[in-house]
Amino acid sequence: MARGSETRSKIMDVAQAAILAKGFEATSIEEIVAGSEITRSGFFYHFPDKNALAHALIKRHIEVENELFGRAAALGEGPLQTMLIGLKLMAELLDDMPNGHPGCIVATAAYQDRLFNRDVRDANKRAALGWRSRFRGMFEDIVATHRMRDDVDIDQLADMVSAIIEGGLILSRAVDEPSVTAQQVRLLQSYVKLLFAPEPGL
Amino acid sequence: MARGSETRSKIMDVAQAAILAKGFEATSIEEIVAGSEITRSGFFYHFPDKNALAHALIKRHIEVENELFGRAAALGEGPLQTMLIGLKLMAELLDDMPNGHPGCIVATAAYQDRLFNRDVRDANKRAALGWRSRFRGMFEDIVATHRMRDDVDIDQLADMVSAIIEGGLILSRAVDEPSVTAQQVRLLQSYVKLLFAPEPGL
DNA sequence: TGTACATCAGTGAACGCGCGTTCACTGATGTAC
DNA sequence: TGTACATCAGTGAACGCGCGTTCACTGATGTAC
Repeated sequence: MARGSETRSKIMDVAQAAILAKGFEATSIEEIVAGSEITRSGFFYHFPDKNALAHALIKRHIEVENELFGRAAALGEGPLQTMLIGLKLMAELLDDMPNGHPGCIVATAAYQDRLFNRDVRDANKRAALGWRSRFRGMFEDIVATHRMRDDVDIDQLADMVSAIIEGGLILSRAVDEPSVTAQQVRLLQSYVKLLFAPEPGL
Repeated sequence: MARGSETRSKIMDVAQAAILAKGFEATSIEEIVAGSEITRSGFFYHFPDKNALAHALIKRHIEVENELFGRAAALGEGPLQTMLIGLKLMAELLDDMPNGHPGCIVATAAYQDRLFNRDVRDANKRAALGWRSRFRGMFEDIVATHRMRDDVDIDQLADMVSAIIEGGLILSRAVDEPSVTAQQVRLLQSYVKLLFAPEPGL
């Protein structure tokens, strides 16, 4: 890794930690550069403006999450088990790094709409739609081989994964209990089990 | 209503709409006073600072939601039905005013932590804990009279109501589909049904 | 192998602007006697 | 019933400060000949 890209990824690491802890707007460039051992202008050498940083963080995060669900697919036998394992892995990840999960960036972006330019909002939207289609694919495979106990829409079910994670993160911050997010993901796991598992207690 | 408190609640209405649309930080006092037909200083006559406005909005919102669940309790016969009706009412409310639901204020507060002072964060936390205890009470009544198909924690189940609403709101903004939040609430309804209903398709 | 030039990865100081907040002042309404 | 005073509900101008952004400049590394 060349000298420049080391600095760049250090900026991103520092910025991500700060943004997850207190939001995008509340994280100043001054603070980011202090943590990165660089000057303000050094920051602007790597990113044309603050929005470009947000954009880069979203892109990087998508890659990380893709990799996680790739691993889940390798572990599970059959679509239902893969889904349940994926949720379990996600819950464990959230237990390990309670507010470090990069998904929050989506939430931040969604809630501070006007602070971001069109580019960032579009990247955010594409990310959310990407997760929808990934999970829809997984649920379609499940539906093909399992009876569904209640008649619900597959797209909406796919969205529930993102919704429960984002909502869990918010609630966990509001009540200041880091474990909340992982607990919510496990409840979603329980729902999926009840919806599709052939016998109680698979 | 005296002359002063009319102005005050108009400020709150205008501010709430703007905050729900674009977040707290992104909503300037200038903008609020323009919509309220008042001057900047008029705002500071009614609220000592911007945080006091947030605090007032949270308090008002709690009263509104209390009233909604009061109505649900009156309509349902038995705890399970009351819960399902409550969720149905909530979904309908969210369909009517997709991003108008005041719950977002909690989310905003949770995600912009450092922008608020301790008072506001505490009010936010008390609100979230209040919902937890309300829904826990309802779920306890259900558990007392129904068999639970999967062994889940009642507190966590209670939290799921808030989590799914907040997460739904965020996702709905991210993908720009207002209907998402209500859909997610209906999925939660489906989960509660599967967990507790004696026969499929109650 | 040495030299000239270009690019990379920054530095440091200054600017400008929005935005929350303050403060001295004011017209209208309410109250005491 | 009229007058004096207090409170309510604001106005208008100014301040200060943080923060994103710009811009001219610079030392180190890489490349061509």
